[in-house]
Amino acid sequence: MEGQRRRARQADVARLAGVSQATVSAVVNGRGPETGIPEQTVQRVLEAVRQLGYAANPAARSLRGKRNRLLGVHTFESIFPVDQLDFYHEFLVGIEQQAVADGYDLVLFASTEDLDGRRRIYTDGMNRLALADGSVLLGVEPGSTELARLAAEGYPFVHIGRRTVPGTEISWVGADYASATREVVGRLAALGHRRVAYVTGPDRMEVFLDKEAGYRAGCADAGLPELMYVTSQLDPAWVDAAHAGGVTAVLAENEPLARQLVAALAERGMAAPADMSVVVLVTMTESGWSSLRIPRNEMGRGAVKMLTRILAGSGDPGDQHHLLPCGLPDDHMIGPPRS
Amino acid sequence: MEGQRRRARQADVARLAGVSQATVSAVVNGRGPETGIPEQTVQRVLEAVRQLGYAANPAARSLRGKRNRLLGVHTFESIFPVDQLDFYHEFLVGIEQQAVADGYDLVLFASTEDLDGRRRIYTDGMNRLALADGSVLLGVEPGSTELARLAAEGYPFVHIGRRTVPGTEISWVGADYASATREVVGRLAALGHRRVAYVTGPDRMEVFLDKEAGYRAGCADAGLPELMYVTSQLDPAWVDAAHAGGVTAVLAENEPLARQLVAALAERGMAAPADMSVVVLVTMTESGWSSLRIPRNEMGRGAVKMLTRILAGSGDPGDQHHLLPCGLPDDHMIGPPRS
DNA sequence: TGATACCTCTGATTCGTATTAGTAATACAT
DNA sequence: ATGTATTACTAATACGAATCAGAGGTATCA
Repeated sequence: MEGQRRRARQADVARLAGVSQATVSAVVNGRGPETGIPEQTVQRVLEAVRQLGYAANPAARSLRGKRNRLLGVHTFESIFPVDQLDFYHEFLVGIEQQAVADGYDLVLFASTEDLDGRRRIYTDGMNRLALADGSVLLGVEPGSTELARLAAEGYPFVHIGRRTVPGTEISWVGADYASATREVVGRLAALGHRRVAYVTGPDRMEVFLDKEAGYRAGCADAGLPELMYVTSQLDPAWVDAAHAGGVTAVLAENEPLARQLVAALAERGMAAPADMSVVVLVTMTESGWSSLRIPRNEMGRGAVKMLTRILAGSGDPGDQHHLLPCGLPDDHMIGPPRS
Repeated sequence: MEGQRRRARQADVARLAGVSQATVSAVVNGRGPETGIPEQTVQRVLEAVRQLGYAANPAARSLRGKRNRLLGVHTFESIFPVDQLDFYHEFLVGIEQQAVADGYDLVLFASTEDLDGRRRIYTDGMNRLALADGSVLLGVEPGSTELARLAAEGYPFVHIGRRTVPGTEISWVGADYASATREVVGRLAALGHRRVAYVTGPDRMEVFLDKEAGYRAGCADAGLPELMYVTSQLDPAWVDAAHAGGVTAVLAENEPLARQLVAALAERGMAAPADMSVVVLVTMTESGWSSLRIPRNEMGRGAVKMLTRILAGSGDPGDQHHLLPCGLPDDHMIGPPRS
């Protein structure tokens, strides 16, 4: 009926309550007592607020340098993917839980997507993230200039996943792939495996390096040789070669590689874990494989916790790191080596 | 290293380039040609922008623009549920897609959760939603006073799922359960079923009424008797009774009911669809059942589209409705009646 | 009585950007 | 010489909220 009524602002509330805009500001920010505004006036103002449905304009507040109790979530791809490989969901569960606990609302940055479906932090030379008090960054992103710039600006953010950018301090929450991988190698060694291969794709990023380091450490612990293969092509020929080389267990960096491996084994009439133990380091769904459990929920929660701590001003903004333990794999596809 | 260098603003750029702030604004917004600023000056300004790492302040920009390009998403429970019955996910996919398309960011209201895990729109009599330009409301919610108040305030919102509140105009996007249910009854009748039962739980809300109406219409179309059961207890005794009454097909309102039914059938040595066709009207996952396909993605998209249209000022804010067709069930658990 | 303190507010200013109205300088036409 | 157009800008203002420096008024004290 009333149609396009403008959003109420403090001036409207002030008029209705018969006070000045400054008084309204004091009241709605709870500085009533402190500023010596009597209870009666406070109530009058709040009543006007209620009648008009007033809520502070976040843009105006942050322009003035105030907090909005908004945390940003920036992903470098769509948050809610169309396919079922729902990489982000578990992280978001954790993020949401902690945001609820800390009384923050979340801003999902969707407006910054360009035509290729990639999302940038800076679009048209403007940092839309600044609307939120701070942000959680999430996803695999190749370029680091945006991160460096964001850090240089002093914008508070926490990256999910270990991330280093030379010359820049970046806060992150990561999963301790290194220790977990190391332990997995140890477990395989304890089962009697003497040759454990590690297969990874051609991409090189922090997380991959961690696992690689863990693998090397595990081999060193158990006195095993390092057998590292960088490939994206695990065919039956590879299986033959591995078999000939005495390999009885394989750590596969990701699920596609593991799937290729299992297919290749099948083609040679072999199966896991009877003929070959197979451990996947990163899976989307954690079903059916012996895989590390990435503590996604805890990482999401931890990132928000770290961010709110940064916002509260305790701790240096750009130099906090938190490594969470990975769960170790189930035994589906792990067994002792074939004699 | 450089420490707390303040973010550059247009005034800084202007000083460096030897022009006025207004000129900088024109240049960075690409209104250079149109405003008749010569190429040389444009380049000088852009060079200064580069040197200072200037990025527009979104707060100031949206303050000026009176809209902040934020759409709210309010759910009456946690958005990302811990269990895998992820009711909201598909809706959110659609919401996000359309938000991307329309250049909006999303605010997930998480701060308003009370101790029982319920989320209210109004806390302390204040409307937190008002920080977004408009909101999409999502979820099953019993109370309608909050909705009525929101509508009365003239706040722009769209409800996902048909919703009526007496004396209030509410915009919504819904699924056409009525037509789909009617068609399902028709299909069963065409297969030869003469007695199709409809089983629903004790809750009564708009969506349930729709399906009920569809069922009645379908029965009327085919000249079948209406056999409606309101219960939350589908035990073997019920199966016996139904069987004795000649029922050969059952529409179950929800998945738990359907699961009970199948279990009860099994206990009597029967199976679907051989002994009884079973159609579920609302499922969470749509797997394994013959169920209606709720067009969740389309509903999410449609809601955002409707909302942005409302915000653009075309169309009455509070009186838009959009009914989307449901997909009809697969044949997993539908068959001809046992002779 | 005058000074001082307190109470309850208000006016004016600020944040950074977009826009409108307008200015100064030159060119050209009459 | 005067008027009009064009070019290339700038000054001023508005957006909404927060904050600082008071302004009036009353109460208290010396």
